[in-house]
Amino acid sequence: MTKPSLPQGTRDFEPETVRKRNYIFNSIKTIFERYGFQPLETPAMENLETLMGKYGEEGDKLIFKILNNGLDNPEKQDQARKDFENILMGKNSKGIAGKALKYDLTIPFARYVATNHKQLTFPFKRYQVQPVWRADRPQKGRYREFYQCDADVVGSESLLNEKELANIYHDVFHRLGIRNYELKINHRKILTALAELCGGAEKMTDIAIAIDKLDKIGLEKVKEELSKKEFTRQQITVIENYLSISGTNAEKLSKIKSLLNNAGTGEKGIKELEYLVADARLAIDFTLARGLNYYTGIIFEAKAKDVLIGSIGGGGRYDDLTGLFGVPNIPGVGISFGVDRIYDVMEELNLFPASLQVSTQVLFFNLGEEESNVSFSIMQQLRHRDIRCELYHENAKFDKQFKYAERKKIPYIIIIGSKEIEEKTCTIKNISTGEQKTIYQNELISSYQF
RNA sequence: GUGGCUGUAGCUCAGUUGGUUAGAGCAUCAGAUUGUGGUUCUGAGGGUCGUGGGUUCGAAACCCAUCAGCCACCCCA
Repeated sequence: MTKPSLPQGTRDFEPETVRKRNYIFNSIKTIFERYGFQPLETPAMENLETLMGKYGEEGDKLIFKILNNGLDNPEKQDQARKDFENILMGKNSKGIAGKALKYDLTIPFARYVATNHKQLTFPFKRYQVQPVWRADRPQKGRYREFYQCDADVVGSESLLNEKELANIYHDVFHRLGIRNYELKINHRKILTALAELCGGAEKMTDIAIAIDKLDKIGLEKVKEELSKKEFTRQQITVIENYLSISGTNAEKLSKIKSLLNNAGTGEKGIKELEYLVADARLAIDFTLARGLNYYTGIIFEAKAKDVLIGSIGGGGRYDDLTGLFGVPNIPGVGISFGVDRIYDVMEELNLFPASLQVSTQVLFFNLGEEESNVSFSIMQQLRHRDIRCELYHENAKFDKQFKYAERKKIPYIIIIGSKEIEEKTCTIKNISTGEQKTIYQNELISSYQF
């Protein structure tokens, strides 16, 4: 019998970790609700064609496909063989796998909006906190199953939405105690305008991918990459000038204006940035690009500053997301929090409150059958007062019972032995200070505060 | 999908050019100690050396395959 193992890139979460993760989830959800977002959940799986082609060529490869049932049916063997041939040729075949695990929350949301848009009240603001799956090779901070926390507003072009989403970032990080972070902002239209200056709008993806790596590989390597993509020396110089723009938000804006020569495409982007950076906590970063190619307007990225970790959140505006599903003209903007990375940041900076790990507040010692019967009925009354209690499961040595309390970080123990039963009292001990006192059982039951 | 490193007790790790019965610390359990824990002392249990095959008189060590983890690339959260 070999030991069972977990599928690659998946994890079990021990109780302590679940509490910490829930603390993050609940904080984020609370803020989302505060801004009027409503919860939505979609199934773990979608029809394969709903997902295929939405994440680019690379993305398609990373979609987890689900094998159809009944492929071994002898009557359908010929068809199954043909379908499988298709797969070997690199084509999709619904006959073998018609469903897939969801890859992110945005496309299923778009599918939901496209199918329900007639019933929805716009602007529709929803948040969604669910696991997603990617058939990627696991690595530091990258898993095959992980949670995304998204909030999107669809059916509104107002920049007020961007302003609100930026404030959601601030509120969430504030609530979690993450003080030293940077909320970076850029605009896809500015990148488009840059691409137009350098060989055409269709070059935008190449430029975006290359400059996104700037802080990772440095300017020289970015230039190398660009020349591999057949940008001319002149074009690379323009991009270099673009990347070297520095200073305050206002300085950056004035420099970008002269660089882009007031070209029409970038103008809207600059205006929108100007509107948003009235909030000085936002930092314009023209090197911010973000991979997902459905973004068309403002893009965001949040980074923790005193921890060596990538982004802890990102998002942006997209025109016409549901157009992919035959419902045009529903624009939207959304943001996402990277829970696993936020977890790592908080762990490293020691930001989780210690109180998270107090589950049971009181442990009743077990001193024998008669004693434990008394303890049990008192314990039930405390439980009904919403105090979390346990009675040790058997009559064991004090040593053992103490150690159980310590390990479970239970702050108080209560001893009720024959002496206490006779006197109708109980002994309460604070495990960390060692203080103890004896009070009447009545008082404990009716009003004692731990 | 491509490349590199690693895998020994519950955990962290030793283990000599391949050589008797594979070790330590922490943890666990028992006792000193069944009405007061954290300290100390004594003792015990715990291993198919990731898995499968191969080389060898002999493999934890060498070779191949496989699985898993870590790291980098591609891409991304």
